[in-house]
Amino acid sequence: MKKYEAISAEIKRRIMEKEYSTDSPIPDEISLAKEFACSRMTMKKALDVLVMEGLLYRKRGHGTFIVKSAIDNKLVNVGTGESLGLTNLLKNKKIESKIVLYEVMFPNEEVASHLSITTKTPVYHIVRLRIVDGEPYVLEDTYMPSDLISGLTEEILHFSIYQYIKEKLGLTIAGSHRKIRACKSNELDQQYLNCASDDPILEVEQVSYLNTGTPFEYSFSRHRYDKFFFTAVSILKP
Amino acid sequence: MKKYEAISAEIKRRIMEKEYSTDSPIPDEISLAKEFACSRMTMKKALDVLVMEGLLYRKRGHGTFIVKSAIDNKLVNVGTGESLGLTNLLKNKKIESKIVLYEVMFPNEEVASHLSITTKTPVYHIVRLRIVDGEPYVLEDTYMPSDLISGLTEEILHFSIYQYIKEKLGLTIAGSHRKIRACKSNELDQQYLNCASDDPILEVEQVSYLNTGTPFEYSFSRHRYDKFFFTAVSILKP
DNA sequence: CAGTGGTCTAGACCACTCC
DNA sequence: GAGTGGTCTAGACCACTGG
Repeated sequence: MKKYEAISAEIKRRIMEKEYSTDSPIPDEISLAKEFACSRMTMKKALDVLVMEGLLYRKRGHGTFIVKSAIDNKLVNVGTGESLGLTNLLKNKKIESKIVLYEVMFPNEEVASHLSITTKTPVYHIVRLRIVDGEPYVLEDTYMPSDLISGLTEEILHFSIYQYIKEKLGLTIAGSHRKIRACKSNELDQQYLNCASDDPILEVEQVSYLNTGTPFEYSFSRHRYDKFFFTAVSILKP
Repeated sequence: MKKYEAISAEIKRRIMEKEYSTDSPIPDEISLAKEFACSRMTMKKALDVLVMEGLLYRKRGHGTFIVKSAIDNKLVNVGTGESLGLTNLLKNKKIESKIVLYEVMFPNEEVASHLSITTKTPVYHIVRLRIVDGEPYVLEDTYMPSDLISGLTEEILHFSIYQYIKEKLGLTIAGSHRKIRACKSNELDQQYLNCASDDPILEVEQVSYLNTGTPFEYSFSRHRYDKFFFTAVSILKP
């Protein structure tokens, strides 16, 4: 365990257990560094983690304060650090996948540009219905370069593509860029998500990339509006 | 200008102007530190900024790489660092506000808990329709403790509450926690946003807090589905 | 092995706030 | 002036990668 992570976890525990008052600042960085026997830079890095999570806020010249709304609403640890993929997000649920479409094709201009490839590079085109605890949840429309994500089988599609990429292909997923919007449901949504024609859809458009910077996935996840919301933490610069 | 910000901006410029190849790593941290006449820690901090924006990715033992999908799709600088408030987001547009409701009331349990106050603390309850370039855009339902955000007038509501908080009250807005979801439109939405009964709504539920950690706003922003999408960058830890 | 990024140190000075 | 966080330094050692 890295030192700053251990310290960060301990401070977080103290905040959650209300061992620090929310009306006055927590101890200053130098005192905390002394207590945890580390340098001030390391202490700062430990606190940075909690600032990023929206749990702490610093006031220059004053001190470091607890964000009251965070502790009350337990909203921490969402946003930029979370894992990708339903399989990771819902570890305790039973997830099934129904394969609606599975083909290899040449991408159109739009798909190609998001994947940083040409329209001559073949891609997998996969449409999967993800079913959580027996209920239809999200319809995923995914494009992946077939030379990059090689060896896909229906068996993998029934489980987790991300896990295959990480564990079998040995690739490292670095992050993603997303757009979240509301839209009307189309016939495909209604058919597979079992929703009414006036039920809205929460759509997440996403480009995911590997730790080489290469995009490996361009996808549209269409969620039932009653099964999903997206959370985010914004930290403004002073 | 802080040194690391200046360096960060210069590196970003080089990436955008394609002065670095996307197929090989950018120069290593030590070389860059030498070039910019700074310590390696400062160089690292400058690169951290771009990693956070999803523009760069580091591979330990290999080097630092450009995220291809970021440069292609110009998706940078969205996510956790953006300013709050429509007035900031759409600086070049003409924004009008129609006040639908403006009252002082005692909050219910839910509102009170999100604002970390009791149900005995009076709050402003404001419903505003925001109109951008003549088109209805978003219906905002906002609660703010009236003792904290004092002296609100209809004139301010017609312009920007956030600007008033920052410039007139001298308070500093630190950040916010958000939930984004799709929902069906209700009669109020249809009336003010001029949308059809089967038009979906993109709702952003938000708790914003000051740099003291005190929540000052609990709000629901109901956006026309064809006028708004939310963007986010996820950076996963290795 | 050399080269990369990741962590950590022990200090320094600066910017800001309050008294 | 005293106390806070913000930046920056010049190193050190570690973890991981490739040849």
